[in-house]
Amino acid sequence: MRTRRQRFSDSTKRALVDVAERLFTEHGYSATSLDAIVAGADVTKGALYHHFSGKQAIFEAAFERVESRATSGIAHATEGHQDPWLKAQAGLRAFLEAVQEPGYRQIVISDGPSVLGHERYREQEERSTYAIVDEIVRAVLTDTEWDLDDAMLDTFTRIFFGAMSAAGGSVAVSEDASAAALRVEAAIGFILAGLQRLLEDGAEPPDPARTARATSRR
Amino acid sequence: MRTRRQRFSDSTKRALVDVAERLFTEHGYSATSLDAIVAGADVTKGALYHHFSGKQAIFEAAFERVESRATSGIAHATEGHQDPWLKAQAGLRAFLEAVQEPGYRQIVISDGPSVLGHERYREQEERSTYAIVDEIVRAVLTDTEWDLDDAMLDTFTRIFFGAMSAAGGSVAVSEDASAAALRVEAAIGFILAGLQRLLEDGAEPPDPARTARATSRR
DNA sequence: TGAGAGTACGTACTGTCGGTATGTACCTGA
DNA sequence: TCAGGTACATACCGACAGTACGTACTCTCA
Repeated sequence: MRTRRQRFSDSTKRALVDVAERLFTEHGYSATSLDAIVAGADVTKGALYHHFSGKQAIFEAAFERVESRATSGIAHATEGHQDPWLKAQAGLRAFLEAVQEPGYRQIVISDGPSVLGHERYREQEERSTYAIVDEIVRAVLTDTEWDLDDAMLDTFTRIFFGAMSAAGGSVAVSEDASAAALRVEAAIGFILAGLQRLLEDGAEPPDPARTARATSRR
Repeated sequence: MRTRRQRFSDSTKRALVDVAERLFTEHGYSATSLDAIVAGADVTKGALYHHFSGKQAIFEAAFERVESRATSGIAHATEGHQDPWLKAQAGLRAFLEAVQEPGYRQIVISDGPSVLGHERYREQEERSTYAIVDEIVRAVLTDTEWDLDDAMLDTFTRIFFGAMSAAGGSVAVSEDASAAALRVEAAIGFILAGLQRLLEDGAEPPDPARTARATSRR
């Protein structure tokens, strides 16, 4: 069991991340000073540097919190679906919801890549929202006779993840968010329908080697 | 005609943007100091602040240069194609090339959104690479009987642009870039083939209203 | 043609902010 | 009960974006 002292320490740390998340969301990373964070949490820089190694570290803590909220929201929406295509639809809808949250937009999408650096950013995403998209994409594509390899599945996940992120961004800035979300659902649903049609028709699976040959033949 | 004095002034400005682009590319926005830029260009801060309103402004100048290089590269690759589907393929290939350039990755993709802010970032993109993608997507989709409205076409452009950006990013970080690029081409080509198939089969066009009804019926 | 105005910088300084060094009260376990 | 560690607070430093002001040079126009 946690001692009294640890509980106080935990609450200090939580207060710091609370304030940090709020200020990073409202003003962005660079426009948020550590002085403002510690003032908001009613502590001093000593406390902050006791719990975190620096500004980037407390940003990452806020980042993880925002991400995990988004992830659990999407995961909750997709669970219980048997049919992978329905699961994909539910996941897409939840993703579009999550990506509209101000904290997600500012901290994860806008500041995330530049503050954490590409590498760390990707690590973080790969075990949260990206992982869910990956799971859904694999569920949809391995349920076929195409027998795609891992690299090809990864490529599809990247493409869909990027498409959904961009779509989510456009939804977030549009005047009528719900109408925009419906358009996105319709468009992606349409793309999925095309894939389904190819599947039903017994089309050849996507093959990089063939693309290469087609190219070199020019 | 430009006077001797203006020519000197222009060369100073160009030197500043040259150095800024290089340093921003190598070390990122925040790790690049104005002192380093002016030292590299062999001038002082007075000169920099004479030509630019501040750090963000000189970043934007570098940003525009990198973007316009990428844009002209893609535009050059797509011109001359009659068939919109072939044009799309050529554009995709050029896009995957452009997005691998270090300057584009660091300045446009990584630092761009957070430094310029979402709004300005989108303005910038909308009149460069995004515009080309938009043109291609419209060429492909308006060449059909689906008769999609503007908002729907925009949605498709956003989705494809996001997909291609993400795909480009994954190509850039992969160990075997050319193999990864081929996979991306195969995957997106496959998605396009699905759309083509739907078109040939005379499928119903994507319709947000129908998506809404399908949702509310649950 | 020369004097005033504006341009294209250079120099010196300031405020802010991330980070550090050091001190201190308190708790915990032996 | 006391030594050591924890959880902070305080005071300070260096880096850096931005500013104020000075200056040399150039172009224009009377």
